[in-house]
This record gives sequence, structure tokens and C-alpha cells, in this order.
Amino acid sequence: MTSIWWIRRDLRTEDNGALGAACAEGPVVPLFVVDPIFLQHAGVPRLQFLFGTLRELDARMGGALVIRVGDPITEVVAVTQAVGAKAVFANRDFVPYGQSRDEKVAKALQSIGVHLVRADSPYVVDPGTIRKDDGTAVRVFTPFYKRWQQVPWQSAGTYEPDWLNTASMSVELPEIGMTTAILPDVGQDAAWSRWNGWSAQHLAEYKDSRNLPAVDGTSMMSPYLRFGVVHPRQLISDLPSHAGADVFRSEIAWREFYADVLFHRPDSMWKNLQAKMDVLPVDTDLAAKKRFAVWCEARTGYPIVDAGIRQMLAIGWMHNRVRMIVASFLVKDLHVPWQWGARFFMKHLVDGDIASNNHGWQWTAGTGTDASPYFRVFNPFGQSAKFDPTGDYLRQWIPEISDLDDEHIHAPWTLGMLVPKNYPAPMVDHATEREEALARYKAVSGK
DNA sequence: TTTTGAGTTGTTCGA
DNA sequence: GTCGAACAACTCAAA
Repeated sequence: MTSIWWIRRDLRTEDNGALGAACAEGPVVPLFVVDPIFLQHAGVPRLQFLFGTLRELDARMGGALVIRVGDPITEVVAVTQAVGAKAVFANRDFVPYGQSRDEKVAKALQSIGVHLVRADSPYVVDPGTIRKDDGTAVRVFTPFYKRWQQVPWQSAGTYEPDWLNTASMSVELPEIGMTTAILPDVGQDAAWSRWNGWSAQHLAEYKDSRNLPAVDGTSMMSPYLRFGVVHPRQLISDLPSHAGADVFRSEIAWREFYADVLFHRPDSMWKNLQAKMDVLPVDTDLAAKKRFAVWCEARTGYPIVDAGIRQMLAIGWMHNRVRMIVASFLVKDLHVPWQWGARFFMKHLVDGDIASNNHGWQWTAGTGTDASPYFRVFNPFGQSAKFDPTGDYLRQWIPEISDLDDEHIHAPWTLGMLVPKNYPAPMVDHATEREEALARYKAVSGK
């Protein structure tokens, strides 16, 4: 009995519940629908990475992949009817848009007598699974993590796909324009080669080196996790027992925590999770728009901030520590809404994931899950000196200042007359803006 | 129900 | 230069 494997955020052939379930029924037609809504929002780098990954996946399946462009409801139904499939298998999607889309597709399929089987998920533990004893959601990471580690899970096992080649139904992937960004290699082999090499060499030091942007201290698995080229359970299934592995496991759990938070509170995608923070004054006037533009163009005059933005524009990825610094600067030094920064990140990041990205921003902005002290304002100079002590990260991304010594490179303005002419002066004074931010946040808690 | 302890990622100031 | 305290108040989780 022919069935369809509807591919969404699970671009891999191994350890894939939906694919495994489809294989159990007989020949499989692998289908990917390019949704115009996604085309609108994703930005060229992520689309390019997605399309490259799809091509690699297609080659892996002997050219059997069916690509369709259009409304998923129409396209899934059309392909189902065309191949005479009796069931459609997909892995669950938990973000708000995916949930409503899948409901509609399930209904449309039902009307032609076909069942949409939702098998597996992009997470080790499905969002919505972990609850407190009273059944409500957990909103603090540490207790979430304790419970998360107790939840049993298993891999999807092994299966032998019998691909039914109906590629004549396939259309070309849309033209998406060009990016100059140099993106990660696509495909499962590239992902596993990176993981095997990196974990063997760097996982043991992960606890500390993950904070150093000049070092190869993070796994860079995020783009592969974003599209399901690897499943997180594949990564944690056989971690060694040492401190580095423990921290890595907890980072995987952070990804699941934010997915869980968004699942319970779909409105928190673009709105403050904490409603009381709605009264926090943020600037949205013309001057704020101009400050935002300077930040987007990496001309703030704070090297660590500009280096981070440049890294993202250059390779579609930014080091986690630097993401926090860059975000803190936008929100607390420039007093701009976190949503502006979150949208910009989503446009340029290859790994852009709505739950991790937007809740990460909310964490920085103090509007999210963390009961963060309002006085936690990152000092871009201090963070730079602490986590990039040799300045190597700054030199890599800002050649204009690469000649500066280790002491001055974090804050070129301290050189007085010797300040490099082709690098901008600081756009704002951090000490002043820090005070401004503290006053604004304090006013919220005083109410 | 009440109480208690704790909460990813920080900075500054003064001893 | 190093180190500990202060920076608020509140919400959440669990006993």
C-alpha cells in the first residue's frame, strides 16, 4: 500500500518516526511542499540551506523526492490523490503556524478518506508532555530539565525504504535570489562528519570553551537540528559522562524548553511572555529606527557587537555568547523592541528557529521565562575582554581594527588620537544607556 | 494552604 | 588586583 512521507522539519532518512511508519505500509513517496508563507519569512540564507539540504536528500533517495510549491492543503491532497496513497505520514510540528496548517491538511485529507498520521517529533520529548504535578506547564528551566531527564524515549528504529519514484510530479525549487553568505555544508553526511569530528575534539571542554567565540567551542549543530537533518536524540543518545557532555545535554534541553513554552503560549511568539512587561517603555520613533539601522549594518562602534552582526551576515550563524551581547546591546543600550532584533535574526540565521530565537530574545529583554534581575545589563566592552581575551574573534570579522593590540581592540575609542579612521566611533555611551535602561526597568517593577 | 528556597549566561563598588 | 556584597521584587516549584 503506497503512502506518503510528508517532509517538514525532518530532512533525514535515519531515526525518523514518520518515515519508519510509512515504510511499514509499503512503497513510500517522499514529498516536500514549499510553502509560500515560509518563502516570505525565511530569508535567503535559510532558504538556500534548506534547498541544498533537499537536493542532497533527493540524491540520497535516488531522485524520488517530489517537490511541490504552493498551499500545503492543496498540494498534499493533490499528490495523495495522484499516487493513490492511502495514508500520509508526517512528524508533528509544534509551532503555532504548523499546528493550524496540520489541522487543515488533516481535515482536507479526511474528506478524501485519507488519514494524516502524525508519528514523531523534532524533539526528544514532545512539547506539552512535561507538566507539574498539578498538570500545568513548567515555566522555569531547572525544574523542567529535572523532569525532562526522567522522561523515557526511544529511537524510531530501523527500516528499509522502498522509494516509489514519481519524480515526474515534481516541480523546480523556486528562485530565491543570491546570498554572499558562506553557509554550512548540507546533508546528513556533512552533519555527522562535523559532529563526530567536533565532539571527539571539543566536547570535553564544552563547559568553558562554548563561551569563547574565537574558539571552535560549540557544535554548530543548530542548522542541522533546525531542519531535522539530525535528531537531538541521536546526539544525546551516546554522550560520554563528563561535565562537557552534561552541559551539552542541558543545551539540547533548553531548545526543548523553549519549544514547550511556545507550545503552551503561542501568543508569546511575538508578544511579551510576561504581560506586566508591556508597560516597559521602548523607543519606536524615527531616531530608534535609525539606531536599529546602524546596529543592522554593524556600524555601532562596539567591535564585539559589529563582529557578531558581520559574522551572521557572512556565514548565516552567530556564536551564542555573541548573540546575547548583540541582543543585549540592541535592547538595553538602544532601547529598541526585542521583536525588531528577533525578526532581523530570523531573516539572516540559517538555524533560525522561532521558539529558540524569540524566547532567547525575550530572555535578554527580561520579558520571558527567566525571572532575570533587571540590573543584568551586559557590558559589551567587559564581555568582549572576558570571552575574547586575545581579540582574535574581533580581528577575524573586523579587519579595520586588526592591528590594534589586545588591550585596545575591544574599545578602540580609548586610543584617543590613534583611533582607526575607517572604524566608527561608539554610537552611544554605554554607561549612560545602562543607566537609562536600569531606570526604565526599575519603573516597571515599581508598579 | 502556607511556606520556603531558588531562579543560564552580569556589573559595579568598595574593602 | 582580588573578592564579596549589593543591586528588587517577584514568581515559580515543591515540600
